[in-house]
Amino acid sequence: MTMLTVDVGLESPHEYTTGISVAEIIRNVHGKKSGAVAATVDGNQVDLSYEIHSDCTVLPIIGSSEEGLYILRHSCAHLLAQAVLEFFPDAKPTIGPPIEHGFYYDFQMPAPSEEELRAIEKRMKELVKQNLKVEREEYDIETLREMFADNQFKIEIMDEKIGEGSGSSVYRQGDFVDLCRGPHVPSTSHLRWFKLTNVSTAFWRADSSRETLVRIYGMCYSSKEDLQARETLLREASKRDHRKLGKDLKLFHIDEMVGQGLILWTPRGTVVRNELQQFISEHLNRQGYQQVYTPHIGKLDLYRTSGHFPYYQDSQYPPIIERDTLRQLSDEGCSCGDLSNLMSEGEIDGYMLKPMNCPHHIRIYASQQRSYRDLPLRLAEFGTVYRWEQSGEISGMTRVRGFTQDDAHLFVTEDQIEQEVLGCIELVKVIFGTLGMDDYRVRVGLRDSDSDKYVGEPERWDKAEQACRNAAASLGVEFSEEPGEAAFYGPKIDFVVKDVLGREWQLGTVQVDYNLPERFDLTYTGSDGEKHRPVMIHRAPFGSMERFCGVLIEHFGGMFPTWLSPTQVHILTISEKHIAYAEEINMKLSELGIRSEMDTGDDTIGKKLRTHRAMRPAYLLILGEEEASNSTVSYLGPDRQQVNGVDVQKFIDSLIDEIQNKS
RNA sequence: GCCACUGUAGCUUAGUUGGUAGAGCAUCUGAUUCGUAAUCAGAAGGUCAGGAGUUCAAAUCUCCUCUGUGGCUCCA
Repeated sequence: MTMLTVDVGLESPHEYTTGISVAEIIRNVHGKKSGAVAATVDGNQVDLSYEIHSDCTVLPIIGSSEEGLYILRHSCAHLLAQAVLEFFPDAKPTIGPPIEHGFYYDFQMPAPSEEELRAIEKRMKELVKQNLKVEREEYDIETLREMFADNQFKIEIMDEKIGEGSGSSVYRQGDFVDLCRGPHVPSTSHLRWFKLTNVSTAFWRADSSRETLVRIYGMCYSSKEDLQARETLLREASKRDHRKLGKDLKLFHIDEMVGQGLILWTPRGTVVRNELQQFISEHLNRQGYQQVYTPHIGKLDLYRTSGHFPYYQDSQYPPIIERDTLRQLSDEGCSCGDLSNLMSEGEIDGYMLKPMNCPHHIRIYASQQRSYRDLPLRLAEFGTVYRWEQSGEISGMTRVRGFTQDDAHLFVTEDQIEQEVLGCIELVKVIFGTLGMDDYRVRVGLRDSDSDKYVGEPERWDKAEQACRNAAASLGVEFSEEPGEAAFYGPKIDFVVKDVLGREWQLGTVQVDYNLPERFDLTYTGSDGEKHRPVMIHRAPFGSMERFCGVLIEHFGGMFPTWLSPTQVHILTISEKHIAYAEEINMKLSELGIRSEMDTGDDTIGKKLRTHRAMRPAYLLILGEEEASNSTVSYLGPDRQQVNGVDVQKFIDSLIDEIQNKS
């Protein structure tokens, strides 16, 4: 019997007889309760049943590790398919991969109802209790074709992924068999902590012209605690849903009659937006930006020059045509198709709702001669743009058809790119910091060296990419480089922020652009007296006010910090004897620019507290006999702890302090 | 845009196999003037998302449109 030398990750290797399974090795090294769900042999993932026949390195994959969770979730997808097939024998399983937090499996089948979903879940739990062995079997392709002959999806996968003459593996648990590379957990008892979450649809191969499939999603973890933590988080997230809070707290309204994806900012929401815009403006001024206003529409020709029309025609509102032109075209019997062609070819002109602010800003740049002394020229605008998002995409404030970018365009020399990109990131850092969103990262989007879709010379790209890298690095912000993620016209930086629940939100970007200055033939006079081409930087660090406010609502769960709070103080009176005192305080607060509101109605104080708490003001003042006779206030602060008998002036001073410090 | 589901008063919702809409909160009017998460009583409020159809009869069945939700796809 041959002995093998196996590196088990300890100081000295172990010796085993050939043919030993990795499960036995792991049990030998790490004990019975190793928590292993699979293993790696020389870095390759294998099942625990895998047998060793030569010297190698064997390391366990623990269920709670990232790799281990991936395997648990993958196995859980199989378990789902097994249960589904028991209820729906005609269902055709297609693919079932692990995903973040869980897994899904796509089937060709009728959509299961909520009750059926719960029944499937229950059955999965039973299958776990049965502790079915999950076994790997290998077959040649002909045999596999026979085994899955009744499932055209599996056949299609085989045709594509498995070469003629070769084979692949299947995994069997009970009477369920699935084509799969593995590895998988050794038995179903490892799959205890899962839950089916929702049913949706997807297309086979993500191709809308192919079959529609039913996708069942589930979450899966290695421990009860992790599963429960995830469930708690999801519950908390749904409580914070900005669509619900936006309605409850009267922050914004979306009206069927106005249109899909169009936000109506109600007075309370407008306060939040204005405070934010004002805050951002202060920083813009500090950083040498100049603010501008530009109209919501512009001539088609402007967007022909910029390239937005007709390239992005499908994701824009259709153009606006002048009345006389329309009349004339109509007299000539022009069809819609003709009209569209005429517009694309530039035969007729019209106006477009702006999908971007840059063309307008570029024309401001071009409105006068520029010299190197003018650069960097930084034009900022809270500019509202309109884009025709697909109807199925539109959601709350985060995916809309009309939105206001905290936009700016910087016209710079090539040497200024790095410093200006740095300035953009600095601004983001300050504002995220103020809002308590300290956890964020940036993605540096670089070009894909194999592609030729990019405009501009490679040397300039190298320089700009390095500038973005340096800027990100010099701020000590966590960043990742992502080749292939650049826009065709230049490298970019995306901001991804984590909210209090740890959810990531992609907000704004900073993008270097060589293309538009070229298209608009922008120039500046250098110190050498020659004409040079400026470089543009687009930046909208928060993306849009709509999206950003939506994220903030969820981040704060509707409980805004005092400076942002739509109403900062709600004054509640105990009885009508204290109305005069309440009015006096309300007046004082209003004069100081503090947003306060009174409830002098005849509800009991308990009822008033209940009502006003629901609106999440920063402070709830309670004014009665005690307070009126001593010139004090009692309040529930942002932490909802009660403080009694505070001198009015002291209260006001600390409130103003808090607002000014944005603390 | 595609697929599935969904839509009843401002909000949350009840409404059996088709028989002609009921409640709570909010609103308004009275009464009550009260110290910490719902004071009492009364009134008003609905072309049951919109349209067409089937039927003696439609919130309920069929079709179309619109909105919303979950996904897919897309995102300058």
